[in-house]
Amino acid sequence: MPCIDVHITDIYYALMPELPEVETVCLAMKKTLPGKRITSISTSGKRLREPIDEIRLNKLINDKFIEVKRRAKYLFLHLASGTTLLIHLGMSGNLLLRKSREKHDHVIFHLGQERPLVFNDPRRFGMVLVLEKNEIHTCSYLVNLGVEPLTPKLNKRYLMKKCHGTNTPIKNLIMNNKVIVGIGNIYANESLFQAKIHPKTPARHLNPAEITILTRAIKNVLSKAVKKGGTTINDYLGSGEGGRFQQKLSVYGRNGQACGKCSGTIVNTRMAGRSTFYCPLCQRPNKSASAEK
DNA sequence: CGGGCGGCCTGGAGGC
DNA sequence: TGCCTCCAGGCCGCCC
Repeated sequence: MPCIDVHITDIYYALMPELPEVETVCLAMKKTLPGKRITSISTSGKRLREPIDEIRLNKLINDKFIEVKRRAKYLFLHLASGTTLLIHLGMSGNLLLRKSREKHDHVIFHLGQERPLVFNDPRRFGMVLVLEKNEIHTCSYLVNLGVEPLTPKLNKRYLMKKCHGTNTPIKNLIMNNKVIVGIGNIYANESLFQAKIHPKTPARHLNPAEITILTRAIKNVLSKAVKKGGTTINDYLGSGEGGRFQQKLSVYGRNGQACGKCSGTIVNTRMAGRSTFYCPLCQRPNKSASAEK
């Protein structure tokens, strides 16, 4: 398959963690955090997507991590007291264990003699929230989340229901967190390319066969990326350098370049304020869509 | 009511 | 070389 290999550190704008990278961080934290006790906490004092609640944060001193989970692109660090740290990496965040201090370290959980747990985020689109036990079920960020793409909850029947009767372009629909979680701009583009569906296709124009193919494409693209991410877990646990997964990108960032599947050239357009890449030959507007215009 | 888009933020790239 | 502008993204919230 003539895809290009792009090392994610080579493209600054591809640094943003999508679901596979959050999953990778989650797996790394699952292996290392449980049992560790917070001895002190320091912060940069800078505002993330929400201001850091220092008072709540400081109550976590002497608390102990017991469990790590992921839902959508959120990480849940559960503590023995019943409190949960809710962490979102935004588009440039990282959560890792390292001794050294670096620029853009915003929250540092010191863990006694162990390497501290560091939340680093240059662009500060990330989030560190302290949730009391009962707040998890009412947290506005969590209540309306859609299905996890890598579970059976994302299936043909579900996607058909969501596509029914809406003119929303299919790309916007699959990026909508209330429908499917964890699909950012890169994987939305890549999934639609693999499914040979034009990103602007109104969702209601997709036929059942196309929806089946798209469902498979989303799962395929994401699970491959998770596997790639999984191979570099040790980097996350180690230096904090690198550790970004390698990903084969067929269309994202490749405008003007040759399509790997046909003689077409990848184009770039904008949808809902986002760069949208596709092959105009592989991904033709479907008949019902163009017939209406 | 649903969809589009502004705003939050930094730093890399490209233009002058 | 240095400054200035543009652009990238997730996601909430506002507005039409």
